[in-house]
Amino acid sequence: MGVSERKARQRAEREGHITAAARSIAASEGWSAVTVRRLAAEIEYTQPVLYSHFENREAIVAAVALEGFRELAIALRQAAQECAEGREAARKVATAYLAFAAEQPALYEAMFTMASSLRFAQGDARPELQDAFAALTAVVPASNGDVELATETLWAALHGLVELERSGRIRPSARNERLALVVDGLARF
Amino acid sequence: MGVSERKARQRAEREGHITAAARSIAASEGWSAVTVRRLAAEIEYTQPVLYSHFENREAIVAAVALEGFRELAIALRQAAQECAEGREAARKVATAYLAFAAEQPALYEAMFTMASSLRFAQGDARPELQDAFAALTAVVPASNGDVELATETLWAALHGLVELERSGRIRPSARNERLALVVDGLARF
DNA sequence: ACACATAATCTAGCATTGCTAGATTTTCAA
DNA sequence: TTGAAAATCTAGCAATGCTAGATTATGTGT
Repeated sequence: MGVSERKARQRAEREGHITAAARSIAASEGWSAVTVRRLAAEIEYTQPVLYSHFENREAIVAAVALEGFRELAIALRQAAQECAEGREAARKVATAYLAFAAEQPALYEAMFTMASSLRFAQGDARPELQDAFAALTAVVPASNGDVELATETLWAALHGLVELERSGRIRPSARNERLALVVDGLARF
Repeated sequence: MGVSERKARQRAEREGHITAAARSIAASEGWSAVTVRRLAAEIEYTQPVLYSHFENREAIVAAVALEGFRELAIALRQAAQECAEGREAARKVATAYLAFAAEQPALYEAMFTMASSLRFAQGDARPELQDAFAALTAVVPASNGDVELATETLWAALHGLVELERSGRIRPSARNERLALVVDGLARF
């Protein structure tokens, strides 16, 4: 009776195709081009099939966002490991954060602007989000009081830099200087 | 020949009704409830009339966003004047910034998340945006190097705090502590 | 007061979207 | 082979942004 296993595997595979297609279209043409019809055509099934995988369009975006959080956590951890020393590690991680957002703007948009159902201050926190948060915590020194507080603040500053630069409201040329200010000001040792 | 003046005045008045209706509906039901049909019904005209005022729906959002920037600038200036001393002034202004966003979330959303055509790093900067930026610059001390750089960074940090709190990703209860960290870290004297 | 050109407004509709009820086909076990 | 259940499709609804072309109102010149 390996039939149901095969079916489950095929279903999971198809679900992967859906999110991959969504991500790919969003990356090249923006999220407004990611329509349910377009996704259906991409995976060569009809629309109702998508709704057997996801409750609605936003759930597809949220699935992509979760992928993004997993990858962000990995990228931050990698950056942190490159260099053990405190402040330099913080700088590397912050740089990696900005690079992640800059290299995959549509993905970052899904994570922070579109997936409005993904919160994690409350109890219904998704592990992916907590994990990415933990990756940031790692470079915030415990020396200076509340670590969670410092992490939240650093995250907010980095996110603000990403958003204002993406919307063209701060000078892209000054990115590194701003980053230095943030790291020196908020990740002090 | 005061006829054309009267017509222009009535047109301007009607345009004000449109943005006011958009703002009001957005505040109470969210921007997704702000449809062109709904706005047309609200001002008791048909849809094409709206398109004689604004190029498209986004232009209506942008008009509301500009109102928001004007009001933000006023609110920040007011907060700065309450207290002349350096660091305390910065704290007041930062608090005012967060309060503005918290009290009018839909307006803030229009300003930063929706009005994608409103940028001001480039040359096509709208004066309203520059003015709000200037209100923030006022509390950043010129002592420590590049003032524009410091202002951009402070703005980004405040914006990040707003966004992450609005999306439920940082604890609302720790707002004041985070704000203190940002002010102490980025608006140093 | 009246005719007429122009400006203002409306009617009606298109194409697209997210989503779904119900028909139809496929699958697999008895 | 058959028949129930699972998987998939067809076809359509209601809502949206936007617009062409018909219609009405307005102000001017006679």
